[in-house]
Amino acid sequence: MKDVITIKEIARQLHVSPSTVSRALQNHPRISAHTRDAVHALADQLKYLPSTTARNLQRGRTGVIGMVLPEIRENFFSEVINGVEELAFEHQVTVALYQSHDRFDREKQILTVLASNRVDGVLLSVAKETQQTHHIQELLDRQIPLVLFDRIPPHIAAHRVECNMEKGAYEATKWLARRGHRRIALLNGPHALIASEERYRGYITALVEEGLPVENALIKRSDLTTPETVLKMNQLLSSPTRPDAVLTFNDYVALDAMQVCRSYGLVVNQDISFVSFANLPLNTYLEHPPLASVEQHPYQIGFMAAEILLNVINGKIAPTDLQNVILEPELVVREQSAVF
Amino acid sequence: MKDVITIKEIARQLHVSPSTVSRALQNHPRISAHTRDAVHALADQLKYLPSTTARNLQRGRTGVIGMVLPEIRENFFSEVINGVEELAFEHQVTVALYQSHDRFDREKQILTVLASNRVDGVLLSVAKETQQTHHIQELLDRQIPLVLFDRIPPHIAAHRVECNMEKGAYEATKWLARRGHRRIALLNGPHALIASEERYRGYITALVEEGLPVENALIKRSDLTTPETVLKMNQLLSSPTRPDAVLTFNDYVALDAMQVCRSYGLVVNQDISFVSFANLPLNTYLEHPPLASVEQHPYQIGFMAAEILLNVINGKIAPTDLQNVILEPELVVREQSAVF
DNA sequence: CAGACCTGCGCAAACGTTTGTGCAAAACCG
DNA sequence: CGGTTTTGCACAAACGTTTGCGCAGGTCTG
Repeated sequence: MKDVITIKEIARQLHVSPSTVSRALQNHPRISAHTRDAVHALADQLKYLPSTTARNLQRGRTGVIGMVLPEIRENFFSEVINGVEELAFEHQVTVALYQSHDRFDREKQILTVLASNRVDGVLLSVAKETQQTHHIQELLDRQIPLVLFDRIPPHIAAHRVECNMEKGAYEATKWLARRGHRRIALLNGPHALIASEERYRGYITALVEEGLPVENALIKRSDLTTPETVLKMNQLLSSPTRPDAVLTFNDYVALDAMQVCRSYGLVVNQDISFVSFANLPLNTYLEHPPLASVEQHPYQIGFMAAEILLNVINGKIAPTDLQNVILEPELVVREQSAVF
Repeated sequence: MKDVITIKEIARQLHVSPSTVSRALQNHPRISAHTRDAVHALADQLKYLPSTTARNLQRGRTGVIGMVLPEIRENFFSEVINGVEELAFEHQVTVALYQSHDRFDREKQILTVLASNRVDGVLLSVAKETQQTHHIQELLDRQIPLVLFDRIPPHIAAHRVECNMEKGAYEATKWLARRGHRRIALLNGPHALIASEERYRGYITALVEEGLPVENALIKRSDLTTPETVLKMNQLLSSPTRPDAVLTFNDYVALDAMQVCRSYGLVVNQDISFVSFANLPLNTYLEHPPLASVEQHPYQIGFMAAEILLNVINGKIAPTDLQNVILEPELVVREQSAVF
């Protein structure tokens, strides 16, 4: 029933050895034109396709790279995958997809599966929960090439691709200040995320440069859930010294915060301006999107991470020659209004 | 350098044969407790992980299923993947991800790669461009289990998982009519998509049932690009008999169309109501989201498609016993206003 | 015309597993 | 205690490739 045709079958029908067929298919010079053509003809006729599995087993490779990230449905990560898939397909490499759902145990389990699968390399963006990195070190101990991106844990000797969020926060804050805003709040993410610290530093630097005071009352942290964001935004608005602009950790936070503003009767981007870090593709559809967004180039991140990984796999980069790509974010200022 | 430890290595160190090690690891009854424990102990110590590649080669499987879809970044498809990945991970099966980018040639190429990779099965949602299905038939000829989902081409003898969009359109239209709308427009997708025809049928049926006239002037088709949508919406609004409600092909169309309404000074969902098919997770963040959305349960679609595929692979469903799951959509009516 | 070289192909090992078969030695049975 | 059963393991083949090596027969060279 299930008769996948193999090199052996072609060899049998042509009364030659499997090795001859293999070489003929690779146009090996030591195979006569006559045999070569016969093999190719029969292979075409039988619709022979080589088994990449067998080939890779022989080569000591799998032709698979593991892609581990928190949530596919987050647009940022979809775009990263997009970049990875593009390059991987070009290089005939399979992308095996895994989600940690931001859970540590799942992430750990995934890395074990990947090691067992003998993947040629791994692209990893760690879960929010991940504090300890023993499981990642174990992957490295197995000599599996690893590129970390976006959410990068400290103290791991792996290649990295990230976006300079400090600079993003700096430029966003500066832009707000230059537009005349004086009371710029920061609605940041949790301490545990390095990304929060980066934003914080950029924000502070910009304030200082612009000669604005740093007020702790204007700096809030949310765990990125809606209730927390609402709570913190309420605190900001109920203060006597209400902010006239807010820099938020990401678009979801911005949107939640904007809802709160509306409940105070404030007109977004008029009474209070918003600038955010881009996660969502459809800010263009909002009636009052953030005035500006820090674009993090997720596609580029994926593309470059894949590029480094493939180069390591192909021996073009020594595994010990650790790469650290830091992409520059871009402050995208929205049009005043969509034109139709 | 690269010394992945294998069964052979354990065998060598323990002075037993590889087959004994293999059986010991599987707790085969014919292996003595003493040997078994020794093998397990050494395997743990050396952090041995079995090579799934070798195991699968032996079994005539790959443990990989191919997932082919138009665009990962479309939220609908991300959610589908989400459902697939969940079940696949549970079953120790790798999900290999490929995007056609809605291009026929790419889709064709992907299917060839998948056949060459000897994947255990394929999940496919075809590209917009795909008119001819020869490449899909070829996959079936190779006895590779196939489950089609969402965008399903006709005349292919494969398993199917889809959402009953006719019913969705029917209920959406009915809901609008019951709310008192009398001039309900349909801003549909292109002819080529079966999904467009389904929506059309449901829309018509509902109109007839509600005793409303079918007016061709109220039925428009867009190729789903913004300019087309804007054009067609303009046509609807510039007509003397302007619609008081619009059923749109999807959320993107709805959002584009709403922008046009605003340029006419109309207040969305007050002067003109919108109901759409859900693609986007964040309608909750819009100030004027569609009043209702037809939820297509993408996660469920992915989950069920994967379930069927895995059952076919595991022989629990005969390949010829073609499954056709039709999920019921759900009309989700939004709260009047978000409460904070 | 003998030695060297080239041409064209087959043999067999290897990649890391699993598994059917074989074969001793030990344990059991009457 | 002889025969049967059980126990414990090794051997080897297989999955589908690739590739080093060997070996004929032919062709060239001096």
